[in-house]
Amino acid sequence: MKANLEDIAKAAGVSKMTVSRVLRGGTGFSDDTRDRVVKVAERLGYVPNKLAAAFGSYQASTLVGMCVPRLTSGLFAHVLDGVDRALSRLGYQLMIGANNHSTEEEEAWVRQIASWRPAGLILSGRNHTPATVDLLRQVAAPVVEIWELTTSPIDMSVGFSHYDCGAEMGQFLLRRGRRRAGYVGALARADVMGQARLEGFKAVLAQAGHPLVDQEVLMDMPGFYAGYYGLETLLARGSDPDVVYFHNDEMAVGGLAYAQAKAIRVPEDLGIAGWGGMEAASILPKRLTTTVVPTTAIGKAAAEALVARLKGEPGQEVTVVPTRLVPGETG
Amino acid sequence: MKANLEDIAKAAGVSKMTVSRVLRGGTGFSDDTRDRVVKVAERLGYVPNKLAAAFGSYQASTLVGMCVPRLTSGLFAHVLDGVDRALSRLGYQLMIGANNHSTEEEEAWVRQIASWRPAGLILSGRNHTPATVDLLRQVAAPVVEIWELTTSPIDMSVGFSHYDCGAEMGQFLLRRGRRRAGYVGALARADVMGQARLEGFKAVLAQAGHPLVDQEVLMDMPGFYAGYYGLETLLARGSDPDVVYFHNDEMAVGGLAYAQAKAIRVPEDLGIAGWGGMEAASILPKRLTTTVVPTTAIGKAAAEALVARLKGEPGQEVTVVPTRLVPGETG
DNA sequence: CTAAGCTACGTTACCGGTAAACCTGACGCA
DNA sequence: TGCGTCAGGTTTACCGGTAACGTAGCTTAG
Repeated sequence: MKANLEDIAKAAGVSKMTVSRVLRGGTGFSDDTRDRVVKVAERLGYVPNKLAAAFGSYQASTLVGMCVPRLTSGLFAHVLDGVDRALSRLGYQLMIGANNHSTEEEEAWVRQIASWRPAGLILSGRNHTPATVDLLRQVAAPVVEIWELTTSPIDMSVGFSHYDCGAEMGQFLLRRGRRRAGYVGALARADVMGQARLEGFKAVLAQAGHPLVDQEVLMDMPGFYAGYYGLETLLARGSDPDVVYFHNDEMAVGGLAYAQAKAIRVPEDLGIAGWGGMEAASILPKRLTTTVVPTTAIGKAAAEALVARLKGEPGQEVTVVPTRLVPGETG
Repeated sequence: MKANLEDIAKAAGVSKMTVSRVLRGGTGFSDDTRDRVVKVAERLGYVPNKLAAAFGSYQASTLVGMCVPRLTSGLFAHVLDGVDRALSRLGYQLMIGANNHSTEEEEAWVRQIASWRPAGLILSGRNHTPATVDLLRQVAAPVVEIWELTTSPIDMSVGFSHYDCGAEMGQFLLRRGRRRAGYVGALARADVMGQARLEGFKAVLAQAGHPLVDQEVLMDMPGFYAGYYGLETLLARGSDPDVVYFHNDEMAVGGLAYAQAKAIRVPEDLGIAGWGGMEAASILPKRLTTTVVPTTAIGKAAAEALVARLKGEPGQEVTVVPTRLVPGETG
C-alpha cells in the first residue's frame, strides 16, 4: 500500500491527526481543510488501514464474527444473508465460522476469533462450553445468541422457542383429527434444538391423551435419505401412526418420497409434517405442512441488536421472532 | 484482555521476543524455557492478538476474504463450506461478502476488505471493474478467481467452463434425438455465466444443423417460479420445442412443475434439462437431467491454491475442475 | 590456541492509526 | 485591558506484536 495518513498529511500541509479526523467525518477543521485533505487522499488512492485503527483503539473495530452450525444449511444461509446485508450497510465486516453442531468446535472458533478482537459476536444456539463463556467475557464485546431463544442470554438473544414449535404442530395435528402421531428425527446427540421440538410435540400429545406412538431418531445427517429410511424403519415396526412429524422439511420430503414409493396416500393414509420452511419444498405437488422460520428477519434483528449496542444504545436483550405454522396439504 | 506477551515475559523471566518465538513455535530457545513460557501463558489465559501481529508484520495475517454472488445460493454455500473447512484447518479466518452479481458491489466489497490487509482473496467470476483490479494490485495479496474459468487470471483461477457445460448438454440432447431445443433463463444482464452456457449450447446446436428454436430470458431471480412461468411463456409462443434447457436446476424444477400441471409428459412430449446439481432435486420422482458442479471441490482447491502461494510454493495458476453431466430421466 | 560458528537469548525500531492533552490566534464581553 | 471561550488545529504517547540485529558463552575446526 503506498499512501498512509502521514503521506496525505504532508501533501495537504496539515498534521496526521487532522487527516484522521477529516476522513472519519469528525469535527475540528475548516471546510477548506476538509476539501484539501479529501482531494489529496483521493489523488493518492488512500486505502484506510483498519488493522491499525482497530489495533490502536478497541473502539474502532468494525469486525463482527458469526458462527453457524453448518454453512451448507439453507436456513442458516438466509440468516447469514440477513446479518450480512444489515452489517455491510452499516460498515461492518463479517467473519464466519461453522461449528458442526459441536460446542467444542464452537469454542475453538471463538478462540480464533477472539484473537481478532471483534466488535461483536453472533453465535447460534444457547449451549456453550464453560471455556467459551469465559472467552466471551474476556473479549468483552456484545454477543447475540440466535436461533434458540434463551431467557437468560449471555448478553442478547434473538430467536424463537423450538419447544413451542413442536407443541404448536402437535396441537394442529390433533385438531386435524390425528390420534396416533409418530416422529422421525436425526442427529439427536448434537442437535439439541430438534430435541426441544420433539419434547414440545410429545408434551402436547400426552396432555391430550394421545401420546406419541413411536419415534425413530437416526444417527445421521438430517437430510432427504434420513427421512426416507427413517419412515421406512418406523413403519416396519408396526406402530401404525396416522401422522409423522419430521425433524425438518428435508426429512419430511424424504418421508413423502417413501410414501409415494410405497403407494401410501398422503394425507389420507398418513399425514406428514416438517419444520423449517425449506424453499425447495415448493417444488412438491402438494404443499408441505410445516413451520416457517423467519430466517432473514432473525439475521437482520441480530445484526441490528448488535449495532445498537455498539452505538451505545441499550439494545433489546431478548427478541422473539414469531414462527408461522403453514397448514399445507400433507398434514 | 488481561495478558499480553509482556506479562508472560515478566512472569516467566524472559524477554517478550522469546515468548513470541515460543508461542509461534519458532526456534532459538531451550526446552526448559519453552515449557516455562507455555505454562505461564496458559496460567494467564493468554489470548493472542492477531490484530497486533498482522499490523506489525504483513506476513503474519491469517485473514482471507471471499466474495460470492449471493449467500443464499445453495451452490455457493458448498463452495464456501469447502473453502472454510480447508482454511480453518490451516489456521486461517474467513471474511465474507456478497456482490449480488454486480461488479460495482464487488468493488465496494474489495475496497472494504482491502482495508483489513488480507493475506489472500477469493473472488467469484472473472469480470471486475478496473478499480477493483487496481485495488487488488495495491493489496498485493494472492487472488483466486473461482467458478468461471479464466485462461488469463489476475493471479490464480479455479473453475470450469460454462460455455463447455452448455455445449456438452447440447451434444447430449442431440444424441438423445432432440432436434428442437429451447432455452429458459433469467437475470441475463447480471449473470454472465448463465449467458456463457447458453452460448455454448447454441453453438453446438447450430453446428449440428438444429439451431435453438426459441429462448425466453426473464428479468427475474432464477428460481422455481421463473422456471414455471418461463416455460409457460415459451410454449405459449408456439415454437414447439422438444426439449428445454434451463438456466439452472431450480428453474428446471419449476419447468417440470409447469409440465406436470399442464399434463405435458416428460420426457416423452418434452425433455427438460437443468444445470448445477441442486441437492433438493433429488426429491423429484424422476431424476433431473443436469450438469453437476463439484462445488466443495472448487472451494477446497481455491483455498489450497491460496495457501500454497502464501507458503511460498508456486501454486497452480489455473485449476480446472471437471463438471459431470448426469443423464437423468427428464432429458 | 584462536577464529569462526552456533545456541539461546535480549534490544531496538518500527507498523499506522487513535485518544487525550495541549497550543494558538481571534473574538466577545465585562 | 484582561480574561474566558471557541474554532481549528498540533503534539505526544501509546496499542502489542514482529523483523532485524546484537551479544555472551560455549563448541569446534584448523
